[in-house]
Amino acid sequence: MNNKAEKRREQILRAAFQAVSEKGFHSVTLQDIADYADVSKGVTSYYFQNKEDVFRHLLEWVTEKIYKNEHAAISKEHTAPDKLRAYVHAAFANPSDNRKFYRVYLEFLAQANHNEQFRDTNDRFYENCWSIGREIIQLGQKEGTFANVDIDKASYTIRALIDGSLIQWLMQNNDQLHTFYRDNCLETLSNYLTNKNNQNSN
Amino acid sequence: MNNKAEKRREQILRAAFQAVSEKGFHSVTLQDIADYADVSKGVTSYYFQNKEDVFRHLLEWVTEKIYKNEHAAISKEHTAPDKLRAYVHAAFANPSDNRKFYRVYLEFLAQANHNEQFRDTNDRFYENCWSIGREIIQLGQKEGTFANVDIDKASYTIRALIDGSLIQWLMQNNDQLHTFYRDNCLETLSNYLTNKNNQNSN
Amino acid sequence: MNNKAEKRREQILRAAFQAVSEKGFHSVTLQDIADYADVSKGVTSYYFQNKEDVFRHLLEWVTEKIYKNEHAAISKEHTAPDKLRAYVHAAFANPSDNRKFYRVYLEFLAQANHNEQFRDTNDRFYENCWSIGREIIQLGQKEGTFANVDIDKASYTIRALIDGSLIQWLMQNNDQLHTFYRDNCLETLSNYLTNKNNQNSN
Amino acid sequence: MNNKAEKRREQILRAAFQAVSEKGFHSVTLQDIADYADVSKGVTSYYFQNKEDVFRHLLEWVTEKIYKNEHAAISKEHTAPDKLRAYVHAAFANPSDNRKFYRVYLEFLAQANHNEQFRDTNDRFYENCWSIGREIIQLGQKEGTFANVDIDKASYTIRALIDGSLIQWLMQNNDQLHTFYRDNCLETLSNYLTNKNNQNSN
DNA sequence: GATGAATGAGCGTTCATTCAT
DNA sequence: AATGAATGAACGCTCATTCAT
Repeated sequence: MNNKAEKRREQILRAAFQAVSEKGFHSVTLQDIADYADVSKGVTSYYFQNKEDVFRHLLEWVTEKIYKNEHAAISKEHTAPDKLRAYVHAAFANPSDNRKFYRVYLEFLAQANHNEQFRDTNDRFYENCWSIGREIIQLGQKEGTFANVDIDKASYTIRALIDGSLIQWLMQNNDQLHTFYRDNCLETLSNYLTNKNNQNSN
Repeated sequence: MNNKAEKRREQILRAAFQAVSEKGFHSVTLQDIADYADVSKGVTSYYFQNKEDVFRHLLEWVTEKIYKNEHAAISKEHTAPDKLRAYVHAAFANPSDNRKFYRVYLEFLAQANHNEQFRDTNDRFYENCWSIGREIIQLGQKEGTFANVDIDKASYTIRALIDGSLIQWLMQNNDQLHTFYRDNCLETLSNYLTNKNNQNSN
Repeated sequence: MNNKAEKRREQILRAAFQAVSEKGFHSVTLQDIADYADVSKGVTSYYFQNKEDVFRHLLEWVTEKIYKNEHAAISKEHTAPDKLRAYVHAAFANPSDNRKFYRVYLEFLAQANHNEQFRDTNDRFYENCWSIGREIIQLGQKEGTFANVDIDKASYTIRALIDGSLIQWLMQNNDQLHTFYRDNCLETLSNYLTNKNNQNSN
Repeated sequence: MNNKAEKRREQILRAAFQAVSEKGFHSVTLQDIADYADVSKGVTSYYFQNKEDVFRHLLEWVTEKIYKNEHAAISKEHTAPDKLRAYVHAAFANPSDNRKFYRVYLEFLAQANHNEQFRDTNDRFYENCWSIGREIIQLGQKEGTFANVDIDKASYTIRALIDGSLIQWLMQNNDQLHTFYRDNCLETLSNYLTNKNNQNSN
């Protein structure tokens, strides 16, 4: 039955996610994934064309999950500043999840330079992230709470700072800094977007 | 002579840098490095303990080079805004160099999660980057051109935005966007640091 | 099934035995073992941790086989002189088997000096050999056919002469001498143990 | 000058002997030998055709040394029993020397099965050893102190027991047993050769 | 004579992939 | 649908050998 197969595939993707997060993209063997998924070695090859196919689906699966979560978070709020806060707080979910995701995500970003499919998937993820940014900024400009920044530029900037901050945080290997980076990120973005006199001069 | 050996080692590191940039960290074989360096297979093993030792030295070599270049760039300027511009322009040197460096750097960041030595080296690189930021901000605050932001926070933020922007740029695979990202990064940081009313509220 | 795996392991050990006997311990490659076993190169690594693990098991397997064979031989006899004859004849089975075994055994003895596990296995083999000697001598002394030699000493001596003789025979590379060495060994041991006046003077 | 070259060659053989004794025949690299000899890597290749050539000369050199020493020892004595004692005591020189020699010798014996030149050299060594035995026995029979054993047989037996005993001793890795094995060897040979009633019945 | 940098053949080991069951 | 035994390609590493200096 299709549903069962889908469950198996997700079971394997979860295992692969865990495995890559703990052991690293290139150390992970199909045997590792099988072990984490508590299935036999052949199963992964049965449900995916090959190892790369697993990773391709893993990247899609994990970025989709991240996007949906972030999108859901801003949907619950109604003002632009609240949405911004919700976005940043969703992106900085918690040390454990962030570590797991960014460890894996960094490996994929690195691979994306040599793998078009990864790059395509990341492009879609970026588009999704930017669309969240745009949505927030447009609302803010309608509300008058956000400055008249270029919407595209700003949405790029938002994601760049989020990713840049979380990568820097990850490298510190210090969970205590998580709140600091989150709050600093939010504060910087708030200042950046807030309507003072800092109109974009372009 | 020691000097000759040192040259050989650098020759190999250059080759490894090129190889990793083009083929990716884990695809690179010792044979690849030898080919890029135009030497025989055994040479790399002769000058480095093993493959990991090559990469360890490569990361040190390349981050040191980046830091020195950026530090030299700000040293030529005398006002904080000029230094900031020089820093960002040095970091966004040109598409070709940025692509090469960030491709390799991303791979190391990904590996750093599973390799303490890489993490240590990156920690030193971060410290160096932050020190550049601090130097600029301190000067700006003395001059009165920069706002009274928390210096540490701001120096983290500067690097986070630079790295975040360049990684995002890299993923677009579109050299045309390089200037855009550079200018946007500089503008955002300028706004962030410039003394308007956006005093740090902490 | 476990039994099938056990068969494979023994198949590989037989192949390794043959390979070491013909090519020598250090010339033997995993490919050689695979060729002798008529399996692919990966199989040996599949059933054993590594090459050394193969040899470790090979030494255990082959010394155990030799001991069991010799022990079975003396068990069939009922008087000490008959047992002694049976022991020596079992040890000097035939040129072909002796050549194969001592070629391999010599390599292991040589390696044992640098490999504790080999030494341990050989220690167990020695204990087993000596126990055969002790059993024969004790019976002989009970029967009154064997002199009052020190049992431990004599059991060491018996094995030393058997090994010393077979090594010397092996080095001659002349099968014709096999019977001569066997008979001389038995005769010398008989004289040594037989109850004349040569009581141990210690 | 020829003499200087000869010295260099012996220096290398000594180093090789030490290296093989400590590290084992197959672990020893030309670099090891160079290190032990305190010369540079190229020297060994300069004075010997190749690695095997070193070992070939090493075996000759070391067996010759052993033979000469044993022959000198018996030459100092005048009665057969004294010569026998001298022979055994020379063969069982001391734990340290015996360990060094037999470690190396065992490796050569093992290799001899796959290397005709080693076998030839060992044949000469055996001939020399047997000639010592024959000399002693002939004298003993002339004196009437030794029984009428077959001289060839007995000389083989003597060396077989000496080698068998020392190999067994070596494997125990216990210097304390050295005297025991030596005395037991001598006693057994004495009993074997001494003129009681144990005339050889062949 | 002596050095040691450079070469490249060869081997152990890993592991994705296949396929008989 | 699932297993895991078997295969063999590929790579890191070692080291004997060569040779320019």
